[in-house]
Amino acid sequence: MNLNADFVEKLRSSGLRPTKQRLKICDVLFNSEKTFHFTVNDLSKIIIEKLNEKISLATVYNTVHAFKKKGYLKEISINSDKSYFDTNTSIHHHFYDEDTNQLIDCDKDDIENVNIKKNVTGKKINSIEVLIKVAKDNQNQ
Amino acid sequence: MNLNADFVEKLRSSGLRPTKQRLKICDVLFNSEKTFHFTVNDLSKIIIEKLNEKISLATVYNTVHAFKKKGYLKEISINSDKSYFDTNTSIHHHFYDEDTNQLIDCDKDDIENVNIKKNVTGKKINSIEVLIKVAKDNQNQ
DNA sequence: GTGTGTGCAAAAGGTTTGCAAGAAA
DNA sequence: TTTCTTGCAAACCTTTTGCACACAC
Repeated sequence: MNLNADFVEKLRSSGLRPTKQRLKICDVLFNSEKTFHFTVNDLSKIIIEKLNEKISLATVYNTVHAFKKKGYLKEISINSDKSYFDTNTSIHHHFYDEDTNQLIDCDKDDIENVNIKKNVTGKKINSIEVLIKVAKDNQNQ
Repeated sequence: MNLNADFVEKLRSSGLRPTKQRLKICDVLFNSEKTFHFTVNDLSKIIIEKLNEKISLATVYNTVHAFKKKGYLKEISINSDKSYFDTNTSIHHHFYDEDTNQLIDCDKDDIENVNIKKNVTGKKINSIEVLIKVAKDNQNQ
């Protein structure tokens, strides 16, 4: 459980002013015992439920993008109209349940290391993401 | 180079009526010597350029989705607001150049087989997608 | 003829932007 | 007091929908 002062420090150290809104978003995102996945809209609703208070959507977008840039959040690629974010920023992969639209973390042991043998010339690999889409057996894609 | 008659057959065999619009879209998608990536909007523009004729966006969306359902196209997951499609429907993976927003096919030899050891219980794996994001070395993500 | 497909415009949903007011440094 | 941040509404872009008309069978 992090204290407010920890978040103030965290934000300040990355050049972000510790505003009321950002601290509240930190509380929701980083004071959970488990990591989790969310869309910006989800996050906005969680804030309303948990803190009984609304933060403007634009501000939530700003903050989420700022946190992503600072490496506090990861964005996950899914065939979809919306962006998912992950509070687990370690290297890991995902199952995506197409029946329920649920995103599930892969354990380290679920998947072998992905081995890239040849990269695009002159470029650095920023990330390697594996997405495994699953569905009920009787489903036509 | 496929003939129009081939496409008529292809469509008919999968239960799609060979309409004028669908045949034109087949021509653009499947008469290229190389496979390629596109968004629906790209495709619409290519049709205008190549055939000097506009097909309604709604029809292009319908057709692309129908072709995807029949397995003639693959959809690719990228962190983005838009959907990319691929005329290469074989199992393969992608590099995504974050500098240019370009999507590049991995060769079979660029990447080792991804080995999933444990799946979500009761579900079937529909697809495994690997996306490798690359950028210039001096770029901050 | 019957059912399917097309095209248009409008609607929807997620995300971004401009700008004035407010808070942090 | 200067700079960054917030919040609102409007704008934007991609995608979907409803419906009348046209086409394939």
